[in-house]
Amino acid sequence: MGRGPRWCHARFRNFGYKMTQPREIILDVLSRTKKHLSAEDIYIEVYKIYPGIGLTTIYRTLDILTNMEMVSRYDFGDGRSRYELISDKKSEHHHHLICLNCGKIIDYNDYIDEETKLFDKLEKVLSEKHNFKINYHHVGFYGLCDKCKSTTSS
Amino acid sequence: MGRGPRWCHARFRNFGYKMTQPREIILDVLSRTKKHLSAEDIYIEVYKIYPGIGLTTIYRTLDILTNMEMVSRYDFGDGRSRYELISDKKSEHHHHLICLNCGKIIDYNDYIDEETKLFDKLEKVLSEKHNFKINYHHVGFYGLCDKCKSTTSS
DNA sequence: CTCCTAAATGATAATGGTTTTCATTTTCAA
DNA sequence: TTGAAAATGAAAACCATTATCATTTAGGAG
Ligand SMILES: [Mn+2]
Ligand SMILES: [Mn+2]
Ligand SMILES: [Zn+2]
Ligand SMILES: [Zn+2]
Repeated sequence: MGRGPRWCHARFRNFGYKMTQPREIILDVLSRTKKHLSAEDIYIEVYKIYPGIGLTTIYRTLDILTNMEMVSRYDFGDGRSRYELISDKKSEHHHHLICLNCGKIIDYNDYIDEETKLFDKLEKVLSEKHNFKINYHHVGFYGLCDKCKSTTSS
Repeated sequence: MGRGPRWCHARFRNFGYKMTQPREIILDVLSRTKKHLSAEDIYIEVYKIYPGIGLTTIYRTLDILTNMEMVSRYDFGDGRSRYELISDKKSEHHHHLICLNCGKIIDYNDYIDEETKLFDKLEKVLSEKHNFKINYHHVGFYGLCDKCKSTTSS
């Protein structure tokens, strides 16, 4: 059930894309972290093992992966997009807590079952009522993290 | 219970800000629409009744209003932030359906009570577990709208 | 395996939303 | 009315992302 290079190769082909070394390495970098990396973060990581890489390719690949829905793109409000590999394991589905002060992100999946249940119902109701094909949803709670709660002067 | 200029004046003062004509007009523009306006959209509207306005002031005021949590800032993926006045009427709380193809936004509040109930519980659990002060949450369903569902070739 | 062509890449320049700067104007409390 | 602090707007700077285009690569046909 893992996502080896072979699995990805097939998947890329199904979407009419070729599998390339940069794409494989980008996926590898994404799969080795739990962080929410920016395009430049990814560039820096890929560069370490493939110094020929260009930032443009990072952006293009992330676009493709986002459209293939293998990657989620987020805007947490710090002026750059952040990316995260979508797990195929349902148990790893999660939502986010975002600190408005320092940008810290926490993944949580407490009560995720209840959320999922409600969202399944909602997606059904909403897609019928508004004639909408729903592909995915994003949920974020914004506030102040542990540290910033005590630190912030404001 | 409305938000007249008097109410806003006081509110601004409470946050240590002065009430000014540009700020009043920006709030007025926001309160007269149900759309999700970009900074430039707002600039264009304000300009009609106050041609001295500068785009910079729009951005600065939106920042303040966002921090005061009178306005929500969204990124729906079209490359610019979009803003919406937060209603004081609880019944007008809503979440979003976002079309990935044409950018159409639908406000919905079907089942919003159930969502609210779940989110209240979640906010309690999460803030305790992660020592997080939660100020607000954003929920968005992404997919294809009525028109784009039939139109899109992909 | 070798060729061939469409697709992918990367260096570079361009784009465009947002922020910074700074001289001028406005607010509002004394 | 007055003065200091805050707010404003024109202009320049910033910087994440996208477009361009010459070169390279992937991968199927033969
Ligand atoms: Mn995450
Ligand atoms: Mn809305
Ligand atoms: Zn923080
Ligand atoms: Zn649409």
